[in-house]
Amino acid sequence: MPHLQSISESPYLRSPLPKSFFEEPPVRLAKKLIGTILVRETEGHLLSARIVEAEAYAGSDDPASHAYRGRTQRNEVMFRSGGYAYIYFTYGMHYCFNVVSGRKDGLAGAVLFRAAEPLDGITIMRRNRGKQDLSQLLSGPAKLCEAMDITGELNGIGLQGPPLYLTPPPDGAKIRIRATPRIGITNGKDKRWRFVDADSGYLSVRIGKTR
DNA sequence: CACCCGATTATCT
DNA sequence: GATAATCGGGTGT
Repeated sequence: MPHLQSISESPYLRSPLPKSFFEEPPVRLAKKLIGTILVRETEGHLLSARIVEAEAYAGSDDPASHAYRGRTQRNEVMFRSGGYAYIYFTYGMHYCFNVVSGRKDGLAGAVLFRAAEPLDGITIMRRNRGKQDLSQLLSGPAKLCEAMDITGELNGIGLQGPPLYLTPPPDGAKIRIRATPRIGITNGKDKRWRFVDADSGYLSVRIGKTR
C-alpha cells in the first residue's frame, strides 16, 4: 500500500485555512481549532491528523505564557499577527507546536496543539515515534511533533500551505468541546483554557482527571 | 491506577 | 544557577 503523496488522494483534505481564520484572540481560536485537520507534507509523504486537544496562551495578561514577561528571541513569533507557527524546544529534547493568534488589543498569544487523531501517513508516524499504539501516537504536544516531523526549523513559517497547514473540519461535523485547566504549568492554573473533543479517545490526559 | 524520577539542554534571571 | 507548555519507564497499591 503506497503512501499518500498528494492532497487529492486523501479523503480528509480540503484547502488550507486562510490567515484570517487565525486572527482571533487565543481562547476563541483554541476552540475553533478543535476538529480541524493538521497536514504535514515532507519528502514524498503526506501526514494528517484531526486536532482533538489545544490550549490557549495569551500575553502579558497570562502568567503561564512564554510571552508573559515581554518579548525575547524565543517568543518573538508570538507577538506577530495570526497564522504563524511558533515552535519551541523544551526539556532539552522536545519540540512543541503552536499557532500564533490575533488580538485586537495588540497583545501576544498562541494556541498549543496538545493531541490529535491520526489520519493519513500512519505508517510513517509510527516509524517516527517508534510506537505502534494509535492512541499514543499523537497524545501529547511533543509526541505530535515527533510523529509529524515538526521541528524548530519550521518556527516562524506561515501556515497557509505546504509544508505545514490546517484544513476545515468535515461539513456538518458535530463536536462536544470541554474546557479544563491547562496541563503542565505552574502559574495560571485557575484558567480553564485547555479545550478538548469530549468524545475523543486520542487525548493526552483523560477528561475527569483534570477536574 | 497513582505517584515518582531521570533524561537532557536552550532559555531566562 | 534554575527552570521547563514533556515523556517513558519504574515502583507500589
